[in-house]
Amino acid sequence: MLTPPSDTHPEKGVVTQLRAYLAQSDLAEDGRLPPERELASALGVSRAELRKALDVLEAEGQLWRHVGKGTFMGSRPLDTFADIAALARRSNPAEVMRARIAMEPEITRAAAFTATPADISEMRLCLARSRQAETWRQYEGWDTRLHRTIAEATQNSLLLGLFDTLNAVRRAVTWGRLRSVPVRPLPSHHSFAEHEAIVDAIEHRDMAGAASAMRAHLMTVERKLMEKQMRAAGEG
Amino acid sequence: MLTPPSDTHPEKGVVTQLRAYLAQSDLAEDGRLPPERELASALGVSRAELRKALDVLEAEGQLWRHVGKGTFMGSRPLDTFADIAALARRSNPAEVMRARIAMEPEITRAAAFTATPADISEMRLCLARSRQAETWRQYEGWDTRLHRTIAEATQNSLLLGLFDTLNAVRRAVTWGRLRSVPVRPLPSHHSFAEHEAIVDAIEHRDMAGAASAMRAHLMTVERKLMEKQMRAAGEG
DNA sequence: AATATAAACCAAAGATAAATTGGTATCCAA
DNA sequence: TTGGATACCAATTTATCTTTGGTTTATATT
Repeated sequence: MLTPPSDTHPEKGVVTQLRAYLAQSDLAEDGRLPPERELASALGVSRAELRKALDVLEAEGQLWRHVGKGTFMGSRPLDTFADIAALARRSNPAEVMRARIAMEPEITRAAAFTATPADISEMRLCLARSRQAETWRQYEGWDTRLHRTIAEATQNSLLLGLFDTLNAVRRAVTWGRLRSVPVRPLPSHHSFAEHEAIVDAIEHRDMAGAASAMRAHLMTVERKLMEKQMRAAGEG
Repeated sequence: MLTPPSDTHPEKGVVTQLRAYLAQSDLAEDGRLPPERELASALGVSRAELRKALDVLEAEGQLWRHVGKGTFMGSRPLDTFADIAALARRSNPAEVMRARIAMEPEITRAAAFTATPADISEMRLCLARSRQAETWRQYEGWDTRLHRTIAEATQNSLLLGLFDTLNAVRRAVTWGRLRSVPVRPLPSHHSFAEHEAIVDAIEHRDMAGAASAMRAHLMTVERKLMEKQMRAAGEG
């Protein structure tokens, strides 16, 4: 306790010096401040010392840092992983199904209110083509198109965009053994009747009915998927 | 009509030659076929002639092309405008509100099933802070965080990603005169009680109640927005 | 005159290399 | 032991080059 306070705690001085700098200097639009090396020499302190001061301000929540990006004023922006690939990497089939069950019934409800006759006739076309499908791959194509036509029928580009994102993640997610074998879908396939019920409800402007029909359909899909998973686990 | 048919319509021959090539050659996983310059020399025809044949197949929908990418078999993938900026450009406040009303109640329903006590206490924190907000900007911050905490509570990274996308578009969309003036929100602000009802329902694991409380809240927000629009139109 | 061919050029998209930046370890001196 | 300078690392961005479908132009060819 012999040395003067101003010298025993020089880093505090750096903190106040840094605060003054940030207060007077008008930063860029994104609040980015100069790289550590520049700032250190500009303030006439060592980089290590500057970093200590930055640590303090970061702990206070006044700024945030990221390697390769830089140091920024304000609070860290919420990391919105809107990237399809990143989403697919973090997600899994169960999450995809729960998300579909949450989103698509409400999209269907909205579509029942806004669908045009042209939309509905395209849905019917998809239904017919999916019945005639020779391969499972063809069936999947018409099934996907039916669901997207319903999303288009909402006349809401934002809902359509969200649906597309969900769909892209669904395609990108790793399904492993859950994938179906490439045999032709049987006429008794559960989806046929369920799809028809959905389109019927949309055509009758039955919003509640359309939503619940879509929900029932997706829950059946989820159940079939889980049953398949159980069988696969039993075999292995 | 003096020249033999096989010479007067050489491009038809190229089309069939191309069809044969596509049938026998097994393309890459993504259905991409070699660049035009290679393919032309491989088939022994000029690039212009090959392009005519490709035009035919493209018109038939057998393949699709894109500058810088290449030429691909099959139907063009649906252009998924997952890009935030593009979505915001095509959308508008009305669409954003309808999308929120479609999505967020179902997210809330899921959250009521999966939320942890930690999630719920964070929601309560957001509620308290939003009540203490000194400025409208601060209130918005806590309001946004409350809604995102609910989305996080679903424990579904895909649903959270979709919510983030929706939220990003909401921030990016041009609201024009609908934007609120920066005065302090009054204690009687409708959102306070509505937010509380939502969190209460989540805490009691009342899925239906949570969904309907969120729906009621968002519909109030939408109604207030439209009323404001009406007043603005009357003034102008 | 009409058409095909070759070459050159363009803009979009992808692939690769180089530079930047926050984070960390090491060595030296006070 | 502490502080400072240096070197190095991995994440990220930026710049550069290459590839690719689309277009134009000049030149043969018939």
